[in-house]
Amino acid sequence: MTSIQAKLAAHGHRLTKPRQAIFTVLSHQPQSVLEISQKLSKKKLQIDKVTIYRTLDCFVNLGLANKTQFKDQTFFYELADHKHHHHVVCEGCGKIADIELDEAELLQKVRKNSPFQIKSHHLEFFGLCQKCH
Amino acid sequence: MTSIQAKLAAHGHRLTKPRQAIFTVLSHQPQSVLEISQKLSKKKLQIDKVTIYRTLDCFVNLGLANKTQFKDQTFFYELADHKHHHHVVCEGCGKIADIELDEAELLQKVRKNSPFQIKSHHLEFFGLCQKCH
DNA sequence: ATATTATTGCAAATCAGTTGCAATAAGTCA
DNA sequence: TGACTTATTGCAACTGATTTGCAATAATAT
Repeated sequence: MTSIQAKLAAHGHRLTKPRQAIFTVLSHQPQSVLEISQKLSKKKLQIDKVTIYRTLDCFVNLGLANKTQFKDQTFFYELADHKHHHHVVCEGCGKIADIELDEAELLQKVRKNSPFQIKSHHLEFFGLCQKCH
Repeated sequence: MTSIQAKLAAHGHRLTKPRQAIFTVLSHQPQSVLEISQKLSKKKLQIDKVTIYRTLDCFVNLGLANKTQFKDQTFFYELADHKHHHHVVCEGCGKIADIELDEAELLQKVRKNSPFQIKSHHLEFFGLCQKCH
């Protein structure tokens, strides 16, 4: 609580009930706003989806959450990890797993070959999990 | 013409004027449906956006085009390349450049570390082009 | 406690993409 | 060539995800 409290305060933002609730529901699994909303409902915490969107946006700006995208037009949010990582999405059942990867080499290569100053990248994998395979 | 014609025919599809027109407008630069539509308008070829969507879908299925996504909810289409490649998007001006990359190692690592059977991946870079930098 | 102002929730809008269906036009075959 | 079959088109209307405007509400500072 305190850490999120502090980060919010540092940016002139307030720690509200909806924000606390949404924070508790976040996990290291990327989740859509719909999924987050459903989790909240199960906990008898009814929060408008607009508030969820705005709160997640705020969390992303403060570095508390990450926003990802897979193959559709839906954004997914997860707790910001200490560790930079990527995901594999099962195209059978939708299951998502983390992939840790040392990309230093890769980035070095890219930086060497591109005239762009590279700031960030998106990398996601798709396939079949053990069950679906 | 003949190659697209042949591919279409092989799948029981027809080569129509809209399809020819859309094909001529595709390039190796990823373009949104809106951009494609505007290019067509400039050439006095008015084609409904629904037709553009369906045609691009068809092209993607036949391996004539690729569908990509960057940071928003919009899909981008480009001519299917002989060469598998990725992109860098300039966050200043939107310019997109290709990045060629030997990912064999990377994929090998991932395959070794993940229990998933990996079928495909998305990899895009973001940064600033020379002008915007 | 009060004032200030960030935040919430509702309704309505927007944006990208999809679906249903009747009208049209490729390709086929006599 | 001309009739026929059926893929394809275009319109209208719809969906799903996200955003915006605004008045009501609730955190924080004084």
